[in-house]
Amino acid sequence: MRLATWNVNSIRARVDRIVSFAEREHIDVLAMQEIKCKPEQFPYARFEEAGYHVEAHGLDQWNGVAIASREPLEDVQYSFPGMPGFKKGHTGDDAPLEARAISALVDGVRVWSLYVPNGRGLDDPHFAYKLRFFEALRGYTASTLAGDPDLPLALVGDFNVAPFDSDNGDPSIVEGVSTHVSPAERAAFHALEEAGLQDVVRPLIPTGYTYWDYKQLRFPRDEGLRIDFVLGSRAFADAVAGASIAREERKGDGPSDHVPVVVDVDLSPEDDDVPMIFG
DNA sequence: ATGACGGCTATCAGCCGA
Repeated sequence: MRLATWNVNSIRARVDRIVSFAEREHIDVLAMQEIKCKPEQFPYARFEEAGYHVEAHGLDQWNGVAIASREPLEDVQYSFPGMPGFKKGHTGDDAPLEARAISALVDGVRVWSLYVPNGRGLDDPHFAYKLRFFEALRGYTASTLAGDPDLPLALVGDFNVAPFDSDNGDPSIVEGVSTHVSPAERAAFHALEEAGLQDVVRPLIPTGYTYWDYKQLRFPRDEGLRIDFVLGSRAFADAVAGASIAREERKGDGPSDHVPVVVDVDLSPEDDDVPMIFG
């Protein structure tokens, strides 16, 4: 299985680019974030013409997540158990959920397409929401893997945290001032690793960014952030055979500000069309 | 060249993003 995650920054604004990429790169499963539309506005036909099934979760023009897959998407779930909500004027429990998580079972893999809240500012209520979101993700992961330690589980998407100093090449993002690089956010991200997930791309691609701001020539200067990840359980991680960051997708006309992160996973030996040769 | 932000809508202004 070839799995990719991509914060597309509006599916309607660049559906041609996105479907072309998926076809050209032979992507089997494409997890998208920031589709910025409701399901009824999603350009399903373009994906179906290319041989993909799509499940989309969107409530308005903000956020929105989707998964496209060549194989059928089973047991689709919107939002993960314990996921917090957010709305100005609301506190904690009574806030409505946003469209930041969608999941499906594909070829036996439990895939989550996730768009972690931005945080907006270190003192903003959105920042506390971001930390609550991470803590709920950690809890979901821990309880899921406790019940099924061998589950191939993949949490993929825009985590909005640059976990290491080397993941931040944007001079406007400064520790102590900015979101994405604070100790609290980094600890919240690393807690997912303690819960049984690992970044399956990092060992294969130690450096490189996945996002560059549209402003200030950030891409030509290569002043980006590494904030898009594929986190996998042991069973998933053990099956990862390759990875790439599709930097070319930041070029040309009308790019997203994020690029796809791709992993090759070899989980289904029964799908091999070449017989095993023993001896 | 990878070139100075770009989506969205309650649209021509303001919000959001990282």
